[in-house]
Amino acid sequence: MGILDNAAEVLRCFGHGCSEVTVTEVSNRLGLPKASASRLLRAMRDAGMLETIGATRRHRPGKMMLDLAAAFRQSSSLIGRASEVVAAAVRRFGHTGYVSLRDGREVTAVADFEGTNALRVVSNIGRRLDAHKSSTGRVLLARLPEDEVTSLYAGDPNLERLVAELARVRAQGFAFSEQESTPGVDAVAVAVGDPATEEAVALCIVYPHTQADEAARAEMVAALGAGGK
Amino acid sequence: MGILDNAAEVLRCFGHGCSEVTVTEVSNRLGLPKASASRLLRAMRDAGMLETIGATRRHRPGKMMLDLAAAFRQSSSLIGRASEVVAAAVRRFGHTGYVSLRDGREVTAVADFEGTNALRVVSNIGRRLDAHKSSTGRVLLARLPEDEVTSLYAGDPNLERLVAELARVRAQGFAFSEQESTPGVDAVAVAVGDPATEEAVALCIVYPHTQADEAARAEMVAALGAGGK
DNA sequence: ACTTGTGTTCCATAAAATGGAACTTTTTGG
DNA sequence: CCAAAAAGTTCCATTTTATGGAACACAAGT
Repeated sequence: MGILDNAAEVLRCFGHGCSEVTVTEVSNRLGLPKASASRLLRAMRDAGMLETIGATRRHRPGKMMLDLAAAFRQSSSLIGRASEVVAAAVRRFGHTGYVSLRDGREVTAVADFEGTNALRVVSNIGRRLDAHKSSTGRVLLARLPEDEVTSLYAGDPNLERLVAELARVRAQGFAFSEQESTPGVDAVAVAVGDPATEEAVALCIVYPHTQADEAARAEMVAALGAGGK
Repeated sequence: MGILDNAAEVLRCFGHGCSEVTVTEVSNRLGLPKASASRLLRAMRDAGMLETIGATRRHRPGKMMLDLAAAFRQSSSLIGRASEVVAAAVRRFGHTGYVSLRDGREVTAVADFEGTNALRVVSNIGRRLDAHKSSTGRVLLARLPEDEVTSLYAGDPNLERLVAELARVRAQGFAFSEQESTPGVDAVAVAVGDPATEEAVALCIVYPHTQADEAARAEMVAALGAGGK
């Protein structure tokens, strides 16, 4: 081990909905002695990676992380171009939209654009979803060769069904979901990739289940696809 | 020194518009031997703090940082409430809006809401501005007691002018700027704080210089102020 | 093939992180 | 309001890790 790995582990604690940590929590989650956890958090605080919340003993990521997320977005021109396309689609349809990225078996939104309709889905940037259980995830998984999907989901009992579903997504060029992650919410997603950097992002529109028929969905897919397949 | 401090320094490289780094850059900027820089970047890569861009030798922040930024936003209910107010104002006026945070002498946007007007300011999240040179920065500085401002800007030749300006901001309850950071762009900003956590955020609306008279500005200030002073 | 700029590996030394225990502070509950 | 428990910090000898110089690889341009 090294302090850097432990620091990274601490930061990873923030990955799944947990937005603050304490010494004891770190001690438990990383299996470190209290002493080490205490020193670790202090070192990270001194370095600016963490900050305490008000006068409490709870820690959250430092403000620095806001810049890092911004740098990440800037480092990829793909994200920028995708954001423009989604923003235009959001203005046109009034529904909320996202640009998302896959990381292993999960997807995260990197940019969000809240819709203008009275009934709209509230944006939820940073929420991690299972890739196989969301339209953005499936449309990104569908870009992988089949054997990579197989090894990524090795041992999963539903692998066959997933592979078949991905084939369908690949054939039709988009993915959609009906009330899958959130009740009453449907979504359509399209993926674009940059062969040079092997990056790929998903463009996605989210809308109330009751507010779009098949024709409207096709229009949204077309609007998202306008950025170049 | 310790590896953690150096890692934090590397991450800080991303703070001011730079969105990728190389071994040599790190070696130069931190004054480290090439060997150390090389090992440092590799350790950070292994830990997930950095990732290489495509097949190149350039590094950017790891995807993890997107989660950290999200955790930061979630950890503060103040940011959430401010976002709602700004989002509502953006829908009403059609201009772009921000929620910003001060960090020392700089301000950064933590959330942005792109406007719907044909002529609108494009949002620019993560861009750092000098606090004393922006409406969001001044409205946040105005919340500090005068002696803190004095020590924060100790030695600055324009300190007196700044203190006077902040007094004006404090008296009128909002700050504005005309074509200050960006030509042709005006902004109004209001600050809210949580006395319990000592946090404060700025709510801001950005609009084309030619598109708002004094009355319209007052309306926007009122809309932003609706979140509670 | 040769130079130049860039990144990696190797090594002994110097500096750090580590975990147990003692100690301090804060929170909880009676 | 006080006592007990929980949470966090500091101390210290030991072990592990980081460090920087130099030699070694690798790429691109001359």
